[in-house]
Amino acid sequence: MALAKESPPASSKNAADAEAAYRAHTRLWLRLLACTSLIEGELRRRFREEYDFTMPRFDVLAQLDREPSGLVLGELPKRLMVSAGNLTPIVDRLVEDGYITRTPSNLDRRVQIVCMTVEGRKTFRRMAKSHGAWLAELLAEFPENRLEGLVGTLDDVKGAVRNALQHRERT
Amino acid sequence: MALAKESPPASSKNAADAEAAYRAHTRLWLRLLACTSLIEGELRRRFREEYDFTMPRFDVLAQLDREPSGLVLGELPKRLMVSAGNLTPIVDRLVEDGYITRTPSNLDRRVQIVCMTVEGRKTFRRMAKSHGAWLAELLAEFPENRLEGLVGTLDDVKGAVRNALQHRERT
DNA sequence: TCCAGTTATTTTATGCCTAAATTATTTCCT
DNA sequence: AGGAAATAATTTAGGCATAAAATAACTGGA
Repeated sequence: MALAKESPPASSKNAADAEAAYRAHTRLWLRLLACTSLIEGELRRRFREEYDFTMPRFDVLAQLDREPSGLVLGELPKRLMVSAGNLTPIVDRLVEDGYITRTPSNLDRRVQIVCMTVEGRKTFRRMAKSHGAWLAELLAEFPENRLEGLVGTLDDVKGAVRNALQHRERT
Repeated sequence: MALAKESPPASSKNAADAEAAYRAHTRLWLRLLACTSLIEGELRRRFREEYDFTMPRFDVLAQLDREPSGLVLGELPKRLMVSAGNLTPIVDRLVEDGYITRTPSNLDRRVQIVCMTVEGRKTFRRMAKSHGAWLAELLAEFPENRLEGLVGTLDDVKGAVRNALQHRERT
């Protein structure tokens, strides 16, 4: 009599089961969102207060810091996972402020190369150090020996979502 | 000879150690952000395509769905962790579209009560079901038996960050 | 050659988000 | 009772985000 309850065939998964699965996944999503929002809000606030800077601007500099010879402009939207149109005014302002340069390519006049200036690199390093310290401070209470495990688990989540998206794309 | 390496006194933690800790915390932050951005972007896209709706609007309805007798307007910014000024136009539009009502309190004319309409509740339920199904689809590849553990770990992260923020607030 | 299609970037329209200033109302103190 | 401080909500200014349309430059085939 307990058989049906203990191991129902997959095809008989009913509405209640689906609801329970939805709730479990939704709970995970809400936790992810809460953690990210909490940290992001505080980082935003500190960037603003300490450096009068924004996170998207910092993110652009972080990408360029790893590319001493500069980066094709079109690479930025891909790496930062934002739309291209969004980046235009951000890059504009970083150029105006002297943190980066934007030079058209000679081979293909559609393409532009963005590159951090010496001044930009100096400013970025200073902010990056604070950024690391802020995160360490915010996460201080979370045991360090659990960090690696959580990062690995989040990599699994990321991989799962990526695959789900790719699967959908091909459809 | 191994002693100094294995257990340095806390006071002798040097710059290299601090750098390593920063990197570990930064890695966690980048993973959190990547997971959240991936999922959020896809949810946003689907809300838009399927219902011509946005996530902030959905979030407001989700709060009101749990409060049959309505909610004081000022509760929304707290629960949704957004600024009050941000909510005004969102609530405006939800009222215009007939999903919610906003009525001034008789006891305190500064206060407004927001409440979901019958039509709003119907629409919300439909969207909430999709929302759950989308999440289940996106996370399908992540083993279900690891969900609970990850939620617990994220709760720990959230608690740690909250405490760090509170601690700073009191200073 | 020329022109149809592709690619890189910007522009436009719309909405979300915050911080800070403002308005309207209530409360509390003397 | 009268005015200062507190509270609820909105407005303003500035920036970030997307999608979709427009612009400009390149490529490849008839």
